[in-house]
Amino acid sequence: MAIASKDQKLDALLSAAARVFAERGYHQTSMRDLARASGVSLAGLYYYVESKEELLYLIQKNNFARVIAGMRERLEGATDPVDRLMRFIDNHLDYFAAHMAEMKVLSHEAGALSGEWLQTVEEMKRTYVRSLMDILAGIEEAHGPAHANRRVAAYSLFGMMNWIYNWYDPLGDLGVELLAQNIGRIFLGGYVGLPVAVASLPRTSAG
Amino acid sequence: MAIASKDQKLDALLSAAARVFAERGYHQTSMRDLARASGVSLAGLYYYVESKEELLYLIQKNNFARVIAGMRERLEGATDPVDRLMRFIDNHLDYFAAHMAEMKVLSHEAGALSGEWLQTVEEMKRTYVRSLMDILAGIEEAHGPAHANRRVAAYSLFGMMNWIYNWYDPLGDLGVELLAQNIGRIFLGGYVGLPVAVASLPRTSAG
DNA sequence: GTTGGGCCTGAACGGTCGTTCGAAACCGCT
DNA sequence: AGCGGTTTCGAACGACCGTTCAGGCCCAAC
Repeated sequence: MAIASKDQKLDALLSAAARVFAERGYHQTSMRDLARASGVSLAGLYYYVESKEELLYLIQKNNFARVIAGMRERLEGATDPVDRLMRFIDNHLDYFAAHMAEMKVLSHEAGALSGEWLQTVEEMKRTYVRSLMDILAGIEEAHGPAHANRRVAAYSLFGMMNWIYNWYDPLGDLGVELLAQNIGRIFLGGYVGLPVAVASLPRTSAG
Repeated sequence: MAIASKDQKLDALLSAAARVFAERGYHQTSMRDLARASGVSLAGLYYYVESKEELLYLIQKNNFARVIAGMRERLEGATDPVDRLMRFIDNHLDYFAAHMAEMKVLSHEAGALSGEWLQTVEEMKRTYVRSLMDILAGIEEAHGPAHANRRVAAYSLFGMMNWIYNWYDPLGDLGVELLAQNIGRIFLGGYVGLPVAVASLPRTSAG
């Protein structure tokens, strides 16, 4: 009666772990907490994972990979630089809002990894930052010199987007679409002085 | 030979603790680490402080109080709303850049406090956020409807500013003045579509 | 019905944690 | 020299940590 495969159980474990990590923080969470939250015995956790740190690593790696994959998908075929930026923001915030716990763990526990695991995640981070910087370069090329340093702009945008785990409630009055619209407007208006019409905020019609 | 008073020694302890907390994180730091970093014995720490959590509390409270005091000072007499906002940003980033360790601890370890101590710090946070929201309201009054939700705008600005502990090096090529200018431009340009001239960025001539 | 591997567990290990406590060291004062 | 308060310390306490290990359960394969 192998209703759930090992991979599926690992996914459930990662999901439960992300929830607890997001609530209590990585270091504050004990393996006993995770055992309780996932319904497995303490020792049982080690059948799926070799250490507490690997749990954190898998959460960060898997979710970051999905963010990057989503970005590539949404950017495919889009050529207008401003459109590309809005899609980038859209993808980031959509995923963030749909996986608040995981993304809080990714944003907030960045310094808790070490060794090769840390390097892997940091390499993904570099890739992702470079993608945004390239988009910004495209915008400058199309709309003239920016009003702010490109690096500052990129990290400011990440700051706006990643900070939301401190205040945003995905189930509250403010929908993700509106949030992305607002952040997109603030950024684009300030970076190159472009007023962003609602029309230039593409929404995927399905999915 | 009481060259340093108890208060001065406590300040030095808080400073050392902030440095280690910023480096390793609050929960990852042991009292033995702090003893080593401050040159006091493990037991000696408890002469100055009643618990590890009080250390974190004092770091957060003291520095937040200084940020708020600096804000009030810089806002005094300034009536133009845009000018007030730039002063707010200026003060925040100046203090942040000059006290990176403490501010990283304040931004990153917000959830590590509990009880009355947590409530005190959160009350300061509410006060501070309200100050920014009031400034934003003033800007809207003077320059017409904003391009983004006020609450989103406020937290976006905090996101831009507080995120810097993840990437900004106060000793690097980019000075704080330029950083504040850039962030101010991005935010103001996007929030109300105002291009911010360099002239509207006041610098305190001394201090 | 026995075997064997995938899945899971209770119990324990060595280590580190925050905190405490009694006493020592040091101080200005008489 | 001797007192009283402040400051500092070594050593220990109980709790909890991440991890391990020997073994038990379950079920498909023979």
